[in-house]
Amino acid sequence: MEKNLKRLATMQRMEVKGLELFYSKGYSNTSVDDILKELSLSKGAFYYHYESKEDFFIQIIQNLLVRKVYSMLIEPIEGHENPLQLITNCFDEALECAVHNEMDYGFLLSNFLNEFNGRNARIMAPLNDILKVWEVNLVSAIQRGKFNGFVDRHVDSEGAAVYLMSSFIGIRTLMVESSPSARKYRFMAQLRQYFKSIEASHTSV
Amino acid sequence: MEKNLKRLATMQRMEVKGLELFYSKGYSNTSVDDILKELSLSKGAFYYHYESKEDFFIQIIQNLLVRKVYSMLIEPIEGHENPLQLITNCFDEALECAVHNEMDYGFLLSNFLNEFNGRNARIMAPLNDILKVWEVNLVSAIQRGKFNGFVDRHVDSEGAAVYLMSSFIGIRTLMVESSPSARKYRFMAQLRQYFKSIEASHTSV
DNA sequence: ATTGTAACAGACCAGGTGGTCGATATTAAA
DNA sequence: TTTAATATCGACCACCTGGTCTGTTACAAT
Repeated sequence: MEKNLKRLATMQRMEVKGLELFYSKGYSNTSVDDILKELSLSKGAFYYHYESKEDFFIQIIQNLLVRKVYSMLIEPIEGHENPLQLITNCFDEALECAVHNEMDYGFLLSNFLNEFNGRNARIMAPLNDILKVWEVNLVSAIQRGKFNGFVDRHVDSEGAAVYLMSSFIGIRTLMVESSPSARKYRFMAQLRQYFKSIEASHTSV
Repeated sequence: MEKNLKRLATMQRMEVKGLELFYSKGYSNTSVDDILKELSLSKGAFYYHYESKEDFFIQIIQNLLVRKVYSMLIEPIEGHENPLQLITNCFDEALECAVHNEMDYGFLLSNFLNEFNGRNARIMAPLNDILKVWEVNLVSAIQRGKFNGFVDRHVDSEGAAVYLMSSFIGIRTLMVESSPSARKYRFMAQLRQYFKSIEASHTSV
């Protein structure tokens, strides 16, 4: 049973390093050799564990990317408090994390989305799955908010979710190059403004 | 004087086709030969006019991309009417255009932004220039709106601009693969919601 | 110790990449 | 018609890419 422990260990090493390089240089600008070189491994090792580069990347998505997005954007908004507050805190933390990361290349998920959008259906499938989970989670958070009297009942939950996802993806793109901190601050202020407009009206309480 | 007319003609052909392929396949997944093949031109022709592939791409940005973004996102919001209405119409039209384009790969500018963000300073420079022009234009439109009584005076123009850019970039990414039309509709509804929250309050009139 | 298999090494390959370079075609001026 | 600059051709190069394959190690079971 412990025999495939080594197997999983090297696979983990390859996938972690792979994600790191794919993120920083892009998928097609990162060669299999690039990854192997940094790990002092050989082609033989790689193609013993994976059928192809594409297959390898799909494994990375399902093993690593899913969890990252989950812990960064989904788990933090699962709670019974005001969902608008949860989302605000969640976005704030995620953006703050990006600000402090001096080697920031944007939002992991959306970078890959952009690279494969309309170009590679096999890779897009698991990426879209992640997107869907995120969306569903946002929708249910907002609906919870309606039920608990935090969010105006007339608000379209799906619409708000799409709007939130859009703005997050976009701000992460805009934060990479110029004045990330300032842009984060401005973004968060407008997000609160938007939230104010969809929260349950105070007069009706 | 008309001697360099032929020169400009073939350069135009190469750049137009280049942009088309760079957009649909990405910069690094498009080879110079790909472009040349479609135009029945040879390497010699290409490297007679351009120093390198990178140089070629920068020319494309400055000659074609700038104009496209300008006519699509900047020019339509230059007017003396309600800027929030102008921006709404502008976004609506841009998104509608994407919905009807069966070969949509996302927002031209943001695709390249994503591909080169933090990776290629020479290419990022002209891309950031375009971004800046867009931002400045949005800011001044909103300020105009404040002056003319359409937008609440307490609104942070820079913040609103960043927020608008973010959401637009994001929605274009989300519209590529799944149900673009539905997402566009939801997005526009929430955009109007946000605009309602920053327009000049009716009570103060 | 022997065996068998899982894990890895690394030479190798075919195809593609950006880019070079001398030969050639086109064309406007002399 | 000659000339000379402009514009284009296409063979060529060094290098890199994903992927294959044969061989070698490490190690658990017998």
